[in-house]
Amino acid sequence: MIFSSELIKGTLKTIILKLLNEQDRMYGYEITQKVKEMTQGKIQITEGALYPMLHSLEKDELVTTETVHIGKRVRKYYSISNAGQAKTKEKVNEFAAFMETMTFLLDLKPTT
Amino acid sequence: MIFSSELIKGTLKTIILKLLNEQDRMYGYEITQKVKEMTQGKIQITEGALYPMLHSLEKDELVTTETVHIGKRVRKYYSISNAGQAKTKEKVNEFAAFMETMTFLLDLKPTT
DNA sequence: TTTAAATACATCGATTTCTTATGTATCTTT
DNA sequence: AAAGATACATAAGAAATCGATGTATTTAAA
Repeated sequence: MIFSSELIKGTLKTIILKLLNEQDRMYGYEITQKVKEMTQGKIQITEGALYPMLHSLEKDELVTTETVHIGKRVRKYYSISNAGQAKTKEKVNEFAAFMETMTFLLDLKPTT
Repeated sequence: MIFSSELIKGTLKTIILKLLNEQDRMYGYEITQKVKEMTQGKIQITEGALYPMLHSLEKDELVTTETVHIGKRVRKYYSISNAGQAKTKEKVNEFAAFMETMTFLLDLKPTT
């Protein structure tokens, strides 16, 4: 089972920031594989969504980048910035609160 | 605090279906007020998002409608259909699973 | 050995969904 | 009388994602 894309909409930035916040540095393809692995394939980030988002994070200075040459191949590493760390906290907290609200709204916990 | 719209993206259909699944029948404006009330203003459904979604649900035959005249004013009631009930279950279950996955991904529960 | 799959980046048109604004009209409260 | 709430609806524009396409290297399989 793969989560419908509409469900994942809006959480991509939070997911990427959180991963970069935990790891020293990661490159794009690595992020897609890590998320796929951690969710047992249930969340699959497409490249068409990933790269624009990474570029956007870079533009907003939430991440810094370094380009590394692996043999003849280029790899672009992303690291979280100080501002990015703060943003991660904010985003993760907001999502946690959102889940609480939705849990109540969708009646997913027995009412007391 | 109001949840950022990007966070709510993709959950509108689930929320509406769930509400209609619990209530006998509801009209559009009533849905916006109910959600606002239940979430203490944290989720506010705009009319520009609501009505197109209701029309889409009607087109997909997940809801049935009846138009009622209240004085000189028109009110359009929406009721869940059988297909809508099944869809509600599906959507709510999917969101519950999504929350579980996200909880793990965002490290919101202590790991054992 | 050659071909398919995986690795790794990137862009772009089309689509979907939502926002903001606009429009119409009635009812209620100040 | 006017403002705010009730109640519907549409429509242009913005934003995010999808799916496709493109380039190129490396590795595994047939």
